[in-house]
Amino acid sequence: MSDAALAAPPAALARLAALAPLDGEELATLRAATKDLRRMPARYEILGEGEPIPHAHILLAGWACRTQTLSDGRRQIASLMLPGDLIGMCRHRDPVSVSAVLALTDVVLCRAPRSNDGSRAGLAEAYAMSSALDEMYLLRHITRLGRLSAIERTADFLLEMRERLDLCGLAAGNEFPMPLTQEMLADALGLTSVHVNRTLQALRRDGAVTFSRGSVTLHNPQNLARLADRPLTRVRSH
Amino acid sequence: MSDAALAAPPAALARLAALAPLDGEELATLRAATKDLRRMPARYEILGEGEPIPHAHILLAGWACRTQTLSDGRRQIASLMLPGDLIGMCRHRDPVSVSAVLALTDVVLCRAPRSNDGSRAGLAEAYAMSSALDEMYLLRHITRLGRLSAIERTADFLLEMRERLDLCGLAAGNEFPMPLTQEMLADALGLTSVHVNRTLQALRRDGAVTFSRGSVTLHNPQNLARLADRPLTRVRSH
DNA sequence: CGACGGTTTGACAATCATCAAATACAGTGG
DNA sequence: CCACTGTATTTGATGATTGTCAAACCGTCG
Repeated sequence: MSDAALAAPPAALARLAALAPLDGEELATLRAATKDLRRMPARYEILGEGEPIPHAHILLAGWACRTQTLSDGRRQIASLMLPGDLIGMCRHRDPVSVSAVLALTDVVLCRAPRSNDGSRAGLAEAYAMSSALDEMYLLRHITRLGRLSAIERTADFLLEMRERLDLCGLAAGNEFPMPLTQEMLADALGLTSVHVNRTLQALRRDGAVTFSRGSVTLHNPQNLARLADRPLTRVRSH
Repeated sequence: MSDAALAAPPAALARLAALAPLDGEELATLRAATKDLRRMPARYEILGEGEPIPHAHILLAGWACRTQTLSDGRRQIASLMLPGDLIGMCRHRDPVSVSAVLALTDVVLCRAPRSNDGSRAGLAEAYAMSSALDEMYLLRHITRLGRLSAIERTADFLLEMRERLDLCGLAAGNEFPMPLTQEMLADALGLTSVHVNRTLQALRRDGAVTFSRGSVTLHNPQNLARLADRPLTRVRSH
């Protein structure tokens, strides 16, 4: 287990609180939920494909993903889950997981408190906002895979990671953690790991990014945004 | 306006009714909603990207899509909407469209009745099921774009269309309407229209599909399913 | 040291895009 | 009924992007 996975995780809850105003009872309920932590190591399958979803969870620390695997071994990461994201939040009966959910790093989860009480309207709103964001990221991912070149995909992906990690307070300006191996990146970006390697080299050669000790730094987000044809979101100054 | 777009559309509502048991009041509410139809011609922009969503709608007839456009003109169809599908169904305040919604054929819409009354639990369940299905199609689309070859993508896509059109009663066994031009298919499949053309030729040469008057027939769904590495869903015999 | 997972490199092949032009098709007005 | 127009499909030639395979390298951990 990494240090991050063991640390107390208040920051992840800040994301939900930022998505909708939560009252005292709701905040207390969330904090109470974090008393019952579940830790899983990297590579742990949190949910199997086609498996019923017993309860929604909040990812408190670490990275996870939703992944589909073809019978010949090809894999696609459909979405990434970062601290503060919800896992398995469904509103219909008998929810079943459409894709496997996999821990990419060591992770810490807790149960997501129910919101369908009539009270807890703020929590319901935060969950709704979170799933609306999730859907937005899915749509962007589709455009990324369908219409962007390898270098554009990579730039676009890095910008999205910065944006999302900033939402949960884990980005320090233009630097943020990047625990994914090049093979995981390849599975997310619809490329091979060899090609990801060459694409990252190109970005480094251009001085656009540097990697060190599990972190990336974007040296010119404007350039990357232009390259990826993506509007640049402001991040908190640092 | 096509004949289909002008005809009365009871079939589209059958999809929602099939997703969850609806009581008499809910069915009556749905039928009442179809008294106030909205027709749009092909190419009409039903929702602009970034535009607030005033009200959710049900697509009663025709095909629409969610599309994102890059500044250099590249376009990606992120999802298709078929009769019975919901458009702009959001649960959080001030919903804003993440992507443009475009009519691909002439379409007929009506407002989607609200379900958040406490009563109308069946309708809420049907809406929840529908958006769960939507999410499933998005995830599959991601895997399609990220990991399948052109011919696999096309086969997989055709199978999904058959499955979904069967859900709303518009597939006749292995034959179903296919109003998309090859350019629209290209925008959905992340290919160029030239390559779509050659891919379809290959499928026809193999005797896998035939096209005629805006319809496709799949001659060997098992083969296509194997090609696309997709489990074959049973369709109603015909 | 040795083993292991991750990164990097090179040579080569396959897939898919690009560009430009020809053909087919449907609707429209004479 | 026929030319006319615009859109959709088809074809060919060529090139760029990305994948494949195999091996070397590198750092970490036991």
